[in-house]
Amino acid sequence: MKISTKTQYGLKAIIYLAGNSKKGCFCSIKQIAESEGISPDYLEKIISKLEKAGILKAQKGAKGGYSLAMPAKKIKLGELVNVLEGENYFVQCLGGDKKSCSKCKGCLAQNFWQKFQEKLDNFLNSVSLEDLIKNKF
Amino acid sequence: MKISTKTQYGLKAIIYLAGNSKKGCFCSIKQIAESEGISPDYLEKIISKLEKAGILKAQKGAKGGYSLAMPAKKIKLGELVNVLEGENYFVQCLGGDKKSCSKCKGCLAQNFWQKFQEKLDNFLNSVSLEDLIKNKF
DNA sequence: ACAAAGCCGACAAATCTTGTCGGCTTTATC
DNA sequence: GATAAAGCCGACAAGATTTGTCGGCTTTGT
Repeated sequence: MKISTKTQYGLKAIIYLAGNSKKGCFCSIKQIAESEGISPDYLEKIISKLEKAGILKAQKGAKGGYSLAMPAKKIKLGELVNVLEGENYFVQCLGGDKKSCSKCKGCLAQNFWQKFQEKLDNFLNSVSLEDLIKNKF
Repeated sequence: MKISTKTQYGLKAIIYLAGNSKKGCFCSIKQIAESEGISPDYLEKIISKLEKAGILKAQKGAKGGYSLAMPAKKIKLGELVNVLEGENYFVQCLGGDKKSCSKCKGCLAQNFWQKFQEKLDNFLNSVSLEDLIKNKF
């Protein structure tokens, strides 16, 4: 139960983009990776996911790179976490994915984790990238 | 970023104990493991941690086993998670454990994860084992 | 044409979680 | 006191996941 570096890197990347890709300007992977001290090859995979999810916008070819796909105000951190950690990132029934665990349906423990996940989601979806940058959370 | 099975097993175990070890009676690892479908050897390690942390009480020898070390009302779920996932279970600076990351001090991302952790802790520490059993959370 | 940069899939290394095992100690009971 | 049930403990192994690397392809501005 830790924040994966994937998600931490992803957050650092969008913070960087929020600050550096103004006015239709794009930042390259290399640039972000160097600034944040991340392996460029790995960062590419992370950023690629964010682009497919519609959070970032890509510009191919020379002078290309990435920028936010929308104003920082509209990017909720919950989205970022969902994309990088997976939809049901926190709670997962012990019975496995395919076979729904009959024992767990309505069991006390599972109910609790479910509630826990909700609390998490609520918080993450209440904070936008802009809020984060302005330290308003 | 998932609840580890370790923690899930731990929770199931203390729920079981809350229901089955009344009146100075102890439940053996074997008993709990069978009831919850957990590997006894693995469960032992988990429960042992909880005992060392003072959440459970052990009775050695024949007819021995475990019981809650205090009333369910006094056991906060935050404790359980802290013990099984580790103190700083959520936020961990990218710079590594030993060398404190100077880059990260006061960085936006880190501040945010810190706040996130606080929210988590607040919730987990607001729910007791008793609350959980009575579905009051 | 060229070079910069994104795109993509395969693979490799490292780490962490999960689980197993064997042997020891403690204690209730006969 | 012998026995068996049960906790205690450390080492190790298997499996899963995360993290990272690489090579080659495509796209596009100059």
